[in-house]
Amino acid sequence: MKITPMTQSLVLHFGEMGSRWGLNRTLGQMYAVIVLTEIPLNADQISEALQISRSNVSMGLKELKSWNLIKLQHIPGDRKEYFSAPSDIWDIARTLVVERRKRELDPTLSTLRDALMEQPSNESDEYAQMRVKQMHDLMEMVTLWTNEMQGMSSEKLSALLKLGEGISKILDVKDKLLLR
Amino acid sequence: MKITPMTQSLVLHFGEMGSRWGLNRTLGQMYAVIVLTEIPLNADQISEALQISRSNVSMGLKELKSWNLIKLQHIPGDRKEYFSAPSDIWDIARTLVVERRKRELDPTLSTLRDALMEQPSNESDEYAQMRVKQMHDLMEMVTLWTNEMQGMSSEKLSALLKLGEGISKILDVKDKLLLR
DNA sequence: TACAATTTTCACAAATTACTGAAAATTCAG
DNA sequence: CTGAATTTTCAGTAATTTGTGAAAATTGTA
Repeated sequence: MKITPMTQSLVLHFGEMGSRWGLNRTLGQMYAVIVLTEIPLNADQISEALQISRSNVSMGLKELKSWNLIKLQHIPGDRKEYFSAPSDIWDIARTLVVERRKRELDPTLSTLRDALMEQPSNESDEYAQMRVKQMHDLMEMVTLWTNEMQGMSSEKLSALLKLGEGISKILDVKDKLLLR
Repeated sequence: MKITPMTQSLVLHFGEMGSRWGLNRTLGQMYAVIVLTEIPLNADQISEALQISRSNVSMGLKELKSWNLIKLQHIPGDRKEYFSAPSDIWDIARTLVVERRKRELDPTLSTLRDALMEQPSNESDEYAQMRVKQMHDLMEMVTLWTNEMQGMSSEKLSALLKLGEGISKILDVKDKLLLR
């Protein structure tokens, strides 16, 4: 499969960005080509489009599967496996946020909890524990939010994000509001 | 400077996590020790606490400065530079979000804009452009939010995050609300 | 200004991570 | 059940990233 110059440059960019996203260059490129292509792709097509080895594609797909970012499909009369990205971009965003939280926050939250269980041995431990408590509480709130997000429809999510500047205003009157 | 076992284990954990955060192991460890220690630290103390070379500390501090995560201070009668983290954890969180956006979203936003300016050469480009438009719009909304966040006081930010599950409820009645 | 203290830079070395081809494992049509 | 098609695994290598010590640059005080 050959890709157009436009896709090509987007793929390269997402490759660069991939590394800033806990993924890596190849994973970024692979996902870009999958997202930007309307029809589902098989591993050979991805391998050809990005000029990387078939085995590298296999490993990349495995990783993308573990992120829940791709959907596997079969095409009648073809034994190959075909992959595509969710058609709803909000779906992708939601998944990305939830999966990143799993990888970036959850393990830390658990370590912070452990540290809070310990008996501080001196004042410097006491200070550390105080900071740990603050981090813990903050991260727990973020976790609540991402959970909330997980159950939200794309429409609702979009509406929430569109609030943008409005969010401050809403906060100011939220108490009135929540009294129902 | 020696560190207690509790700090030690937290430092190690943040080291592990550092790599999942666009930072790296050493940067994560360095920031952990700075955040968890009440008094400002100088480079030699960090070097000793983490058992890494003085030059590595220097490079790490440079990076932490570029993230706006540390404050430089001078102690009277001492020529060394001392560093500490903001005392307000919300400050740190806000900075982290804003800086990550700069690194993870802004460059992509600009590439997406470029792609949207181009003339699609065929239907597959048209499809790609449609997806690019969706991504662009979404990322722009996220940018709006982080900008909003930047200007929010810690109290307000905390109140917003505490909403947690309430956010859905609020959305449902927001129209009523915004009429004032 | 001179110079000792301190920080930064940088070329190289060490460590880690990513990629490949070949071989093994799996899948499924006949 | 067989075997060709397809996918996955994995050991070795390549590429990238990170860490070090020595030297250069900067800073501030006497």
